[in-house]
Amino acid sequence: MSTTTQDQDDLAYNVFAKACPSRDTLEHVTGRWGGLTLGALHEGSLRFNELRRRVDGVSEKMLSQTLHALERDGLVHREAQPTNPPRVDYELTPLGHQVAERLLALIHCVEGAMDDVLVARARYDETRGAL
Amino acid sequence: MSTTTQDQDDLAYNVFAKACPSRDTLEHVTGRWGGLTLGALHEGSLRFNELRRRVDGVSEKMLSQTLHALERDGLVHREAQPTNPPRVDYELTPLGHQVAERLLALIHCVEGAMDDVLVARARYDETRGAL
DNA sequence: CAGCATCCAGCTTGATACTG
DNA sequence: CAGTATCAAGCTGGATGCTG
Repeated sequence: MSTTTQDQDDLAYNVFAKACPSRDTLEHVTGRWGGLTLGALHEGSLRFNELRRRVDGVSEKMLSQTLHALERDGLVHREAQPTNPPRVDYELTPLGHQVAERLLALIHCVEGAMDDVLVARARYDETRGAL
Repeated sequence: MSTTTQDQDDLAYNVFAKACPSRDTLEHVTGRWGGLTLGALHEGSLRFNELRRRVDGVSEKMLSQTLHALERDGLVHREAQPTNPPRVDYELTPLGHQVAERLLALIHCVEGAMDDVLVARARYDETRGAL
């Protein structure tokens, strides 16, 4: 496994490969709601509906689905208390924090670059938008 | 703009808000093909079809679309030479490199954690998969 | 409160064919 | 080579209604 590989990567897992499971996880993490969910949980554990309010625009279904995916991947821990009314807290696992930190770095990078992005968009639209 | 904000962020742009343009850019970056495209271009400029081979599974249409979005956001520079046959090179802008670096950090973090993720999945499926 | 099941509209995507 | 145009299919995601 050393002579025929592309120079992409030497790791055992390679997102660039279509069939690599890491691509799935990356999509859970970077997906529409995954990233925001991890970001919200990075500051501390939250209950289901708290999370729902925090992540502006997410539906019950999507949040539930996202949470399951992240829990399955071992990034989020679900703590259910058999009380009445039920109370369920979600929090990041250590692994989840690792990932969330990188993700937040990316998010802040993008947020910080938005002024430039907006300028670039305006220029692009001006040049090509007309045609 | 200091007393009424949620404690989410003090920045001008906030991905957590549904209507913030940064969410769009983040989605271009983390989207299904955006991330892989940025990752591929981070190592150097590539032509359209080189990119297509590099990003396993992307269709002509999706790559084209992705490239346009990234170019519009000012993350990718498109260099077309009016030769015959045509030759077009794509490369990251300085801003694109900034973003790509954070993204790669995330990708490598996820790739490196895949063993743990797979274990977590197995446990999850074992516990709940049966029901 | 926490969540699942279902239905359905609409957006995303991939195949295919065509252009410069 | 480097794309664009078009169309059908499939997945995504929201609304609703119900359970424990």
